[in-house]
Amino acid sequence: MEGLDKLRRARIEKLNQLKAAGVNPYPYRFRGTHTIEQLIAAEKNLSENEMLVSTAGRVMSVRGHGATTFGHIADLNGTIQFYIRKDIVGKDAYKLFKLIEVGDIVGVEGTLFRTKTDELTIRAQKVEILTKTLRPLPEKWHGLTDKELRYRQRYVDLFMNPHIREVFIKRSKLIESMRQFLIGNGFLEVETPILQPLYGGASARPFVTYHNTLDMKLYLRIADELYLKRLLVGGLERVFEFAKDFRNEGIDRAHNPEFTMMECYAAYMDYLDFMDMVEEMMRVVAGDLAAGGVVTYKGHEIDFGKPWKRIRYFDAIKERTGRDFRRMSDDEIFEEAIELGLDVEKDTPSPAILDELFSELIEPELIEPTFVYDYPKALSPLAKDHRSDEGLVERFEPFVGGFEVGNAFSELNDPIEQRKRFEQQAALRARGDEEAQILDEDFLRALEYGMPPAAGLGIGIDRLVMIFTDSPSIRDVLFFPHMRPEEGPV
RNA sequence: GCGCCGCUAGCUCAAACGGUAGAGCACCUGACUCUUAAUCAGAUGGUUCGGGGUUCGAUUCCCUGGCGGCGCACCA
Repeated sequence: MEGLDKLRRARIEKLNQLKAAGVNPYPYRFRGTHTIEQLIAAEKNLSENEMLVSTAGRVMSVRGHGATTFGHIADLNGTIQFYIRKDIVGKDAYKLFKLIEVGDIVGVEGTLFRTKTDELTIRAQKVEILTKTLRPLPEKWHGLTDKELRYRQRYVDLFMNPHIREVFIKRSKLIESMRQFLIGNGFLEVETPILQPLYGGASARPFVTYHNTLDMKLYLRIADELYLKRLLVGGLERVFEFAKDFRNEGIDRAHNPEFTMMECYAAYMDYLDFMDMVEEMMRVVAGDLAAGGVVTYKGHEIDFGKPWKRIRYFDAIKERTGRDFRRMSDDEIFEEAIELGLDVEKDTPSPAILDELFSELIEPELIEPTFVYDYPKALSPLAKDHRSDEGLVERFEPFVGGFEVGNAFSELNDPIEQRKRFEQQAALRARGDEEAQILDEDFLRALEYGMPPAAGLGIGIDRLVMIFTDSPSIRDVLFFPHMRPEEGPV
């Protein structure tokens, strides 16, 4: 840390020199006439020396030549060169300017001109320090590439690697686009509890916390499903929420302990209506984010303008394996799974075997937008029985780019059946399944007051952003992915 | 949680078989009034992730811990 300290001391020394000269290194505001992007666009209307312009940004490079200095400043959307001459700004100002260095945030005022290499440049008449920085920037040529540092110090990553900012801007736009679509379709944006006395709506292990005054355990939500459905009971016929959910599970390229899920529910609709809606929503969102609604992910062109492929769960398995698992006994399912090379135990319940088989063999191949529908009942305790096919539920999952990006069903609204499903989950839990869902008496009470027939949908926002930004890891689409604490001084 | 790989200056990276730890950029000093990875001359900068072991000697080999990446497992 000796080396870093030395670099910081040198910067603090310059800071003190600025102060000694009566300059506030952290002034309150700056009003530029243009952003850098606007300067570039406005250039054709400005002739040399004609108009005084000013703009602010971070100093990304400095090239001094005695009595002149060139450098670049960057703001959110652009980079522009500045040029400072001692004979223009004066001897004292030039000396003060020499205390400004790479990384500092400055305001530059001057006139636009083109250098002899034809680069648009601000010939500075005034340079004002707006923020003195105390740490050196990463090396200008390679920048910050170490993944650990990029994730831990995202603030540095963001200004050193402008293309990273694009990922997050796209993320924001995706959410905006989806929100507008939903609002345009009569959905009401709502907020429901993150701290829940009982967790539900998904099969996952929760984070547990504690309320001091109430002296009670609380859980961070794993889903907002059960609360949104309570709102349907309350007559809010179409609701949605962009929800941070929390699941106490492993971390990998596709999983972060906290993640964003958009859930929406619509009364009087069923899962088939929602398939159409998801198709339309993704067509609109993709149109807003990508030229022609076509996205390239891992080298695959994914066209959201085309109708999605639709295939029933057991048909998808049959298509891939040539075997009809629908008609097999539990023993046969186990034996076939072993034959297909799956790592399953003799006592693994057959729905879990199918689930495993599906995610191993089928899911990775679902690159083109695909709806898989009509799932086995055992995996879906909150979905309504299939209207005509015993043992199945009216559920579909959208797949894109080889992974599941959502989950939807015709919502189970029969309170007696729902209680039975919860009781089956309780039995699983008693046998040691920590992810089995918890019986929620208040939710059942709500259903007993009557929830209209409804469809519900959850969309994994992070994964969609990965697809739209061609990002290999969920960490690349989260500003601050979860990390173990670093040790020692930073 | 398990396996494999990595961790060297602020950043990006080197270091033959185990033999005084280096470069570029940044920083510091000096020169330089159209440069742009500015250039030129010089100087500074290290707990080689931590701890232990083997050895005359460890960045290097062994053990152990930390952090990260990738894969597996679990999930969305």
